[in-house]
Amino acid sequence: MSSNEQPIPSVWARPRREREQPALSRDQIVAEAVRLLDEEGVDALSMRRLGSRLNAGATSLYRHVANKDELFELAVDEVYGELPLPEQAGAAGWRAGIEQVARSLRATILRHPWIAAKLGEVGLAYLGPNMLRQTEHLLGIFETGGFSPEEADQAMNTVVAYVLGVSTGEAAMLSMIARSGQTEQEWLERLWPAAERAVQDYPRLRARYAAQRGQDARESDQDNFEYGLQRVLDGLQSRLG
Amino acid sequence: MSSNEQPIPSVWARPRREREQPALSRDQIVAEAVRLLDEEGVDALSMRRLGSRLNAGATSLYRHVANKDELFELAVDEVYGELPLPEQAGAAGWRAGIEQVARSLRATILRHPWIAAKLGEVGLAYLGPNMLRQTEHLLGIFETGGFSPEEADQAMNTVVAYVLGVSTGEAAMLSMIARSGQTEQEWLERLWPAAERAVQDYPRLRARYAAQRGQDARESDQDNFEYGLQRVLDGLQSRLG
DNA sequence: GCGCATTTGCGTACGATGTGCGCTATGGTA
DNA sequence: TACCATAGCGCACATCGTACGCAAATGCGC
Repeated sequence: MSSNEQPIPSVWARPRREREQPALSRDQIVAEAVRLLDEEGVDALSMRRLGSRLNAGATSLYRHVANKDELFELAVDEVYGELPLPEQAGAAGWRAGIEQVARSLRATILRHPWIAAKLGEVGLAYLGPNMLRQTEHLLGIFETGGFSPEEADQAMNTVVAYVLGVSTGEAAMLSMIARSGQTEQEWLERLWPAAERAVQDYPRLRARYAAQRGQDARESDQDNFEYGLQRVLDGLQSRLG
Repeated sequence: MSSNEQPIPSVWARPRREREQPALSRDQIVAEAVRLLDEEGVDALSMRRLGSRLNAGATSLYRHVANKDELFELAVDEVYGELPLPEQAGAAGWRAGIEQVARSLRATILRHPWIAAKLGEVGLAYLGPNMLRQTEHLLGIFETGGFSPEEADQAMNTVVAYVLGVSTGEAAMLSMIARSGQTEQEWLERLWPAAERAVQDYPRLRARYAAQRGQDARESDQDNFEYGLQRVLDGLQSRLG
């Protein structure tokens, strides 16, 4: 009985896991994290779950990412990378350019609702390259539109704050619905009675809820967004006249 | 050796914890939660820690609060309760009234920075009484200012989105500084070199950072907030003809 | 081709977390 | 006095982030 013939604790029985996958890379980890977050929400992202989606152990990820917070920073910037950089419009077109950026920023947040919560935790302290690129570009649009560098900065902050504020509210709603596992219709219908009861003592809120009953929520969100965006841009435009 | 003289496992050694404190109440729990959150940030709130601050076990809290999320809902509404309800201004004064609400909303968020993260998670789905009261009041200001009920709703959403957007960014920064255990000065000085390196390839961002160097951050945050607020209100005012 | 140094993956383990369950004591009511 | 609803709590469980150290794999200088 040489050790070669021992079937159990032998070289041949040893795991022999060669690296089939071309290993693990930071980009791959971040991309999979974004996918997981989109599919299952922010609470579903644990290092173990992410690891097993990549056929890897949980702690393997730490070779490429310092910790979970850093992973989120990277994921946020990855999403920022989806934003198109609209071509620099001429002086007449600053407003159209900003509108376009505002709309695609909102759309991106709604496509990845978890990002709202993360931006709420970290704000603008992220220094990710995609975010910086986008910021630089926005400043450029305002400056070529006629704003001084200082005011371009303030104008940009105003628009971005507005868009993030609106989109955060919408995204939070989407996240809650997704977490509930129901359709948007079901969820709204389950919440509605409680909401109506809660606003009973407030005439204006009652009227508001009554008016919204049966309306398509997504459509009126969109309308509200556009209304506010136009007001913000009106206010900025009047500074140029 | 009668069992009376046994000092260890006897009736007298038994804990004998009478209820000195008038027990535990939901209000008390929420108030202490807000205090803990203010002092130590959102990560420091665990049911065990909150319990021990109230001389109670962790699971005792569950008699008064369904779960941790509900506790946060209550805490958020508790903070909303701090907002003053400004007296309803006349038709000429809608703008001043909104300004006042906007400023106190921002101030409240900065006093309780953790609330920004929570609002980012839940948005406007909170139906807390204080939040409802405040919303009703805001709608009233816009309506008496001359906005139709529908447009008052949109106008309010716009202002609130802007204020939340700005304040969320500021609050996130404050939370990060607090978590780092450093003073704001120290923290900024530690971050600055990395930031300057990151923006090197972007001329406008580089100029912006250069201009901000040495400025008082809180003061320029305040200026930015006021700038944007005035633009938003300008845009709304122009709708009144 | 070979030997060594560095990098990568992972098994194990630790402390902390949210919370379900069932026991016990308390205080009010009949 | 007997009873019962309720508040508080100890215990337990599953899950989490992540520190540590070993083993395989890879890259590098010869």
